[in-house]
Amino acid sequence: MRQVALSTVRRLALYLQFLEELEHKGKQTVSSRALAERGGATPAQVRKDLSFFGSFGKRGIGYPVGRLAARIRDILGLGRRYRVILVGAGRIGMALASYPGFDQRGFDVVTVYDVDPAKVGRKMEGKLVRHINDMDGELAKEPADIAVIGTPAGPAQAIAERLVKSGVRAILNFAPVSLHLPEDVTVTNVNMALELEALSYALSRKKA
Amino acid sequence: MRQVALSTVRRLALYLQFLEELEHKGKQTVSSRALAERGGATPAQVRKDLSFFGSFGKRGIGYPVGRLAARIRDILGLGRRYRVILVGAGRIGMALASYPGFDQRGFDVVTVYDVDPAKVGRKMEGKLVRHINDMDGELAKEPADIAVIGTPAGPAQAIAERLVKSGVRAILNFAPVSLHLPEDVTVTNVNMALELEALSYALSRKKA
DNA sequence: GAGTGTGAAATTGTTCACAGCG
DNA sequence: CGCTGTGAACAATTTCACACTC
Repeated sequence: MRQVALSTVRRLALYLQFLEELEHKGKQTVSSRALAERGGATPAQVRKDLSFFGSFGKRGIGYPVGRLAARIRDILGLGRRYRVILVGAGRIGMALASYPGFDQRGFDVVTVYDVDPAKVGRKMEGKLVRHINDMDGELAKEPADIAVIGTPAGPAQAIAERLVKSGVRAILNFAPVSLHLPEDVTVTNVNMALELEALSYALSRKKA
Repeated sequence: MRQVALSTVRRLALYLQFLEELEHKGKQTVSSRALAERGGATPAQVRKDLSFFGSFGKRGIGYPVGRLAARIRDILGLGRRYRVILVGAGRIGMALASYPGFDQRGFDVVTVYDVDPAKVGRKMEGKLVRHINDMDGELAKEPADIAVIGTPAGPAQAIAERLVKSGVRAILNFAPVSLHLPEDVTVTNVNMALELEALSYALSRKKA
């Protein structure tokens, strides 16, 4: 196992959320067991996850909260701010754009794009909505790190391709399609309908 | 492999989205390759996923679009409607509540609960917001199948426990905590901050 | 004693490859 | 001959178990 698994990275982010709470409470150390409970993992898994990046704990004691949090932030690349653009001023995207944890964690929503003339030029959740035709030009001048796609399924692929051409290398996709992009572009799909359908499946198993 | 993997179920939901498009276009058959392309999988994986539930395809031809879609809807338990309640009338929850695909796929948001007196009694996105204190009593009279938790992290665990006590067996959780619940309750976590942090990680790898 | 760090074992999930049907 | 269905090989991930340190 050379490359660290995505699931490990995701758990790291979960541990960090807990560590920051502990930091806030002034706790000095934390055990793999406590981290596991909160992160929905097992103690062994926590230790293994952390061991990929070095050994931070003290045997018999646990992990130093502050130092571990700092290290995870470093591993996750949270030591800087990211320029985020949002394409599609629909509800899900806007909900995200105004999510406080967003700004707080270093993600700045710099621009919102839409096609709807009724939205363009107006402010939504404090962000000015611009027309999507201007997107490529503006990205050329001021690149973005991350794009959030909140459009319907139809235009999502074409928009993603334009984004990649403009230098975006990470996409959070809410449109219900798998985007087909060069492999140096990281895409994370969040598909609400799919989550509900998975719950539906689980429920239908239970009666059986 | 006795139990079907969650990842298989999720892919099935993805295939279904594509099949419904094809149905709409009047296409009669589809190959595992075409399904794979859209579902972000390999042809072999599509065939394996489907084979857990029977064999629907014709060799040399492919799968019958309509019949396969119907079968997947059946597997996923989408042949009925679900009563969904939403706890926490924040942006993400409300965005979901008014998501058209929601209603369309058989999920009825029957009630929205919140603690904020400024919200209680008002309509948001066409849904009347009720006070969370009334939740348990109302659920006793009219049970819900699925609850969506859109509260902050703090109260989420306590609310989840109340929901379970009231008979809810499936929870879609947007609060950034792992809920600790009896194992006959299915919980799906959607954690936006975590998704962004995973993208941050991926981006920070690329410069290296 | 309490709790980490980590190879080795077990499990789970994916890909291969090919037999067999339409 | 194209494409499914599937056991068997493979790869990835999780869990175990225990040596070791504080």
